[in-house]
Amino acid sequence: MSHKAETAHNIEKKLKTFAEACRNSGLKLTHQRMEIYRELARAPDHPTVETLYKRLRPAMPSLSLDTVYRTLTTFEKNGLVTRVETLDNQARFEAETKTHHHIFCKICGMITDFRWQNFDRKQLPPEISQWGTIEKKNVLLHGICHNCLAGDQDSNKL
Amino acid sequence: MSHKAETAHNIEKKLKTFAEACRNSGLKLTHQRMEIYRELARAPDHPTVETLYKRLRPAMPSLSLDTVYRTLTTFEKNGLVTRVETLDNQARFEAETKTHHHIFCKICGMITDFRWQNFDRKQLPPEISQWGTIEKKNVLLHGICHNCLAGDQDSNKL
DNA sequence: CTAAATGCAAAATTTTTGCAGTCCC
DNA sequence: GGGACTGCAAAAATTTTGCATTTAG
Repeated sequence: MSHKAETAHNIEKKLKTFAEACRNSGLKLTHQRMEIYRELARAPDHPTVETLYKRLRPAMPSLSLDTVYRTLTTFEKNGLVTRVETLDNQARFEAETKTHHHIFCKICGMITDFRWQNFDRKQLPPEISQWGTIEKKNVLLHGICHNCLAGDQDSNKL
Repeated sequence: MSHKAETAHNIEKKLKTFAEACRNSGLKLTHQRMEIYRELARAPDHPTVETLYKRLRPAMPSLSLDTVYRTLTTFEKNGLVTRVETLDNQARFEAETKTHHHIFCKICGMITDFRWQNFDRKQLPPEISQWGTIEKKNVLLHGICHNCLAGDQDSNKL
């Protein structure tokens, strides 16, 4: 259950991997890309483009919103970040690319990661093979997080 | 694996249930609502608001796009339709509300339903209880459908 | 140096809203 | 008849694009 912020150490490690992946893909390692990736890597939530932009702006006043859009799209195409399927139709991204699953709180809109290896190993129903080839299987849980159950009304969304 | 169109019989049955649910929820049974629901109920795909609108327009030239938006939102609030989490950020809806799962074709963008009762009965990992209460658990599969594997390039998206 | 990436401004898309008229119950 | 619903038009919000300039490799 990973909603604690990444350690600085972990982020630096991710940045290393990221830099290498950029080189391998022929992506130029610009200041903007590094910062956008770093910000996303350390974000414990699944920020929207707008949110990331707002977080980065203070340190990079000349950064433009469309660059964040373009950059994240590029990252996604190269498998560096994942676009999350949210239930409110704003695209959200995360740096994590290892297989994991999501819980969506229908009150505050928060999305939390979790692992479920017992599920990951599970065979799909046989009919699926008729559909085509499967590359990823993910679980999406919906519910109410304990904050909201406790009556917190202070969260961001809805 | 449900991608065949609904039988007329089934649709009429759904409409009955729908009409009753409207009465129970105090929703007025307008012509627009009936037609929007019927169109969605018989759609084998998971149409966008725009798509539904285009399908309905010929028979209802005075229908407006914002009514489709408002109506689907109302339906969703009352549990009559489900908003689907797609990987391209356009909200899509479906009339099916029984628990089921989705397969997303990353080439043509098609979303297919499937059932997996063996999964539905599966216990969640124990840590989840700390997160809060879970109301729904769904699987989202990603892959390439057999049409696209066969080399069809004629589909809509991407 | 050169192709790729960025910033800016403007456009395209998607979704929401205010209000006057219409229609279900 | 009265409140809920719809259509219209306009606004808000989100995402994309063209082009001149900057920058990484």
